[in-house]
Amino acid sequence: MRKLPAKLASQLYDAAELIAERGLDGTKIDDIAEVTGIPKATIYYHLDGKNGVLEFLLGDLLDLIAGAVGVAVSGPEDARTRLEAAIVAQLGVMLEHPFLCRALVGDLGRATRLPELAVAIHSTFYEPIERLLAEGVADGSLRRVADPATVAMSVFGAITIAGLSVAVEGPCERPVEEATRLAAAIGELILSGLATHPAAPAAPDGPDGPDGPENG
Amino acid sequence: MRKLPAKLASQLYDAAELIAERGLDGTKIDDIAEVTGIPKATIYYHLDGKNGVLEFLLGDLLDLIAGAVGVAVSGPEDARTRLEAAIVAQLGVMLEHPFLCRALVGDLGRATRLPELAVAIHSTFYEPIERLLAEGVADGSLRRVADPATVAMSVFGAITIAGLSVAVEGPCERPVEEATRLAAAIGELILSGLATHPAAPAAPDGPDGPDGPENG
DNA sequence: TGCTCGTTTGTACTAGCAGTACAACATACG
DNA sequence: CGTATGTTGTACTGCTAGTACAAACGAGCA
Repeated sequence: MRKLPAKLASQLYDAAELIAERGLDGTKIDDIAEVTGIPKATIYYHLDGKNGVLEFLLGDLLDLIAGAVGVAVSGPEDARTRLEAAIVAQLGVMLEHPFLCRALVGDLGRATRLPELAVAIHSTFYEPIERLLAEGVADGSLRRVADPATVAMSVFGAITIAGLSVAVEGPCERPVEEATRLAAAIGELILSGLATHPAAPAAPDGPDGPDGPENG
Repeated sequence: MRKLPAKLASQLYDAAELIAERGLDGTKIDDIAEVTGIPKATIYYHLDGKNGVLEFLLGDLLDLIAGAVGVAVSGPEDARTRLEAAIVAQLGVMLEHPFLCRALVGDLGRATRLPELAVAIHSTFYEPIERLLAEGVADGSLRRVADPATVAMSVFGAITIAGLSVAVEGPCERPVEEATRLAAAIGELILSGLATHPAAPAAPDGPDGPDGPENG
């Protein structure tokens, strides 16, 4: 996709709310033209139809999230602290762009069917978490888990669904504070878990014997 | 419209793969008619168009999940154990119906815009978890968290996204075993968390002080 | 047999929208 | 001025969801 002039880009954002509300199918190209003020012919001149509009909008959201998360992830702190920062970062961007988020959920199927976006979604959401998990094991701030890929996916899900569900409810006035609040709850869950007793990793109720793994 | 003859219902399932693959928009009514063997006129006689097909299919999936989770949740064990069982149950059904799951993700926006389905999604996925969390606090098997609603949403996200992402990858041969494997990883995450040190809820290493974070 | 009613189906049609074609117009830059 | 690049209105095509409707089917019944 070519480089869209900045002015058009900013106008296009006005379509996000429409798409969020009705879905891409429920949104006519003529409606998009009307709310954005960009004539239909101009839209088609720059973008590849309706899908192009969605691709542009979501690509931008993904860039934003990837940027914020990237900063959070690459700090000097230990992996656990950076994981917490990444959660705040992702939620912060999501809550600042509720309409884009809603559009993303609403047309997730289509998004994953747009090859570029599918890759972007993966590298934006999933990869940083997976990397952090590995680094946390290395620096000792996170536990080693049996199935890191599944855990990374679940962590991604925990963050994203929580953010999405808040975004879907509508825009909030103080996205940063709300994101911090959400992140605290999610961080608590992900880091400390829900069980009252310490997880019993070396308890003699399993067949693997009382020796247990070398859990620090 | 929910009273579809059994034969037609079973034929309709053949449309799930198509819809999963291409999305509902990418699927023509004539295609559905062809793969299911149900003539277009008959589809329209019973169902309310394309949305009706999706509604029927997803409603069924949701019923299945709700049933399995309901059984798991209402056992005699403590809440923590039932939570683990619920995870297995939900993932089990999801992995047994990968096409329906893919259709659900793909047309999530439309699904949430179909009123009956939106309610069903909420009561199928979210409510049982929220209830379990409260019961766990009551019976002492789960920790009390500061923000139960957000935590419930995140737990829901952790389970669902993991299941969905596996389902999206395609059908697997041993859904039950795969579900058990996934559930183990997710249960470990949700119950025990990722941190190496015990979570330090009252430890003075945080900037928020030891006053106690419950009052917001 | 012939009648009735709900269901099933083929076929032809309508309406609406995505996307295209293209010519006219604007703007920038030399 | 002239050329290039972008912008826009308008008219058009093609496709598909959904509708209309008549014909056919089949079970229950007298």
